[in-house]
Amino acid sequence: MLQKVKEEQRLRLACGSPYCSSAYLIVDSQCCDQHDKLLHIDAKLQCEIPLQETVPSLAPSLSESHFNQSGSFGECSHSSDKLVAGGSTLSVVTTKPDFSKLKGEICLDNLSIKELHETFKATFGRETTVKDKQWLKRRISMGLTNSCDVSVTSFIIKDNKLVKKGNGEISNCMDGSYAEDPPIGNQKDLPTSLVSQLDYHQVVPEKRLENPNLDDNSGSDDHQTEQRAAKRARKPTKRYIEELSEVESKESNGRLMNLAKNSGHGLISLKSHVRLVRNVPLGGRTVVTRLDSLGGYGIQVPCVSRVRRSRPRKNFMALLKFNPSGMGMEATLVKKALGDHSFPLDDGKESRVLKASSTPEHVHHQFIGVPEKDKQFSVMSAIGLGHNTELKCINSSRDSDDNVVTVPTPKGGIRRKHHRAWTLSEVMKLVEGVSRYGAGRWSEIKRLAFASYSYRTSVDLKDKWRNLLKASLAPQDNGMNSRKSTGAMPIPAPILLKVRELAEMQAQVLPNLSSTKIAGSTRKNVHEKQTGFL
DNA sequence: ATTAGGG
DNA sequence: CCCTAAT
Repeated sequence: MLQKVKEEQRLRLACGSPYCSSAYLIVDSQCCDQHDKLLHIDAKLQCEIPLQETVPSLAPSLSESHFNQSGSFGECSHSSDKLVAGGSTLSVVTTKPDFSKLKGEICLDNLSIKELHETFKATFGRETTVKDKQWLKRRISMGLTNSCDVSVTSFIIKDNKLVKKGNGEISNCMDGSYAEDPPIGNQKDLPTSLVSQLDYHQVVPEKRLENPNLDDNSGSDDHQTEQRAAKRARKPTKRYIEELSEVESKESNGRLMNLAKNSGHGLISLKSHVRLVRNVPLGGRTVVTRLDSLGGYGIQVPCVSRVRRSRPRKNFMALLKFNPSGMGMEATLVKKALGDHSFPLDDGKESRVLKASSTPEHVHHQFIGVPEKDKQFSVMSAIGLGHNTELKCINSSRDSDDNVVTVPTPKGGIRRKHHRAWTLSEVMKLVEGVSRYGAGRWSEIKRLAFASYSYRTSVDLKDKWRNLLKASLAPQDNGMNSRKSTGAMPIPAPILLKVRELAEMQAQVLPNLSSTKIAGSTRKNVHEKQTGFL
């Protein structure tokens, strides 16, 4: 019975979500299985509205097709009517004004490169040195929308138009739902999915591999290159390559990244035209290049093979269990590749690293959570039945990806090592999750909204929400000052606003369980609260 | 196992 | 983030 109350509450919350426009709110809880669909439509509407403003002629066909595609409203056809009706009115449907505004600000405005960098950092949680505005914008929009196709169609093909929203292209259309729309005026005969690679890689010089100091190369010759950028594509910086391959492997569910895991074994299984070639390393690093045969040319494109995302842990354990010696060999290989150096522990916390006995159990513990990226070598000296008893676990300074870097504690537990900055898209996901499922249902949110982020435990979500709440209540201070001090971009005001709204309505709804159960007036109350804030 | 709250 | 108590 308590269960039932809870569930009812949940439904109420879900339907009372601010993402529902007032029109949607009429949908009663029995239709809640439709609710998700409604939300999706909602999201699409977000995208269409701006289009209607800029490209009126396109809008009808677009929205039409979308409704058709998403179809299958089944029994709840009446609600779909409401949706369409609502769709014609801007004021009614714009249920996520904050987010769309945010997107507009971040993606469309003519931000300076510096600003783009900041946005980039906020989005991906790390710095970039790439100076190419276009690239930055594309990457940021991908990060914000968690979609890669978007960029390919909108940014690359229409690259002349993307800069200005006045030109009527992409504008707010950052939503992945448009990825499949036939690109207008696509004159290239290449598959669109490949254009992005060509764009940057076509002219990749062989020289690429000779140059040892790639890292911030972009800084120095960017000026010149940017000048003639129109004519000739710039050679990708190492950073670009890294980030590109990261996004690729992040966004595409195994599209072409079926890379073998683990540093030593960069074996790749390939699809169609793309072939990976292993080159011998520069400066101790293993460089994997991808041989693209596009348009008949065989172009070697350096890339960083990315490891499959998400929890290798179990497999890892299993692997170790069943074939420990294999691991030993691999570790040896890596060790050899690194020139048998032993690395200094870089952090005070490192002192917690075990001086482990050679018990296999301990070895296993050591492996837990060690990132298996080929660029970041985790060196285990003496794994396989060796005589060395001292294990060292090295994590390279920058941990990206979801391989959670953990450090074994003396007590046998493991603790995550670094803070992983929350990216903007993560925050947005969190907020959306809370609005759907309600604050407190962290495991639900984690399962449904954060399925792709294997790090971020439900506890993390909870903590972050707590922080967001705190931030939303605190006075919004001057952006520049805090940005300088924090380093991380402050949570955009609209999001904080949303957080506060959510918090407030949940505070209203949750506490009085008994009263919510009784009345039919409850919904009305919720509704009023809702519209009051929207 | 999940959640809330303090550290 | 981590840890712990409570459910």
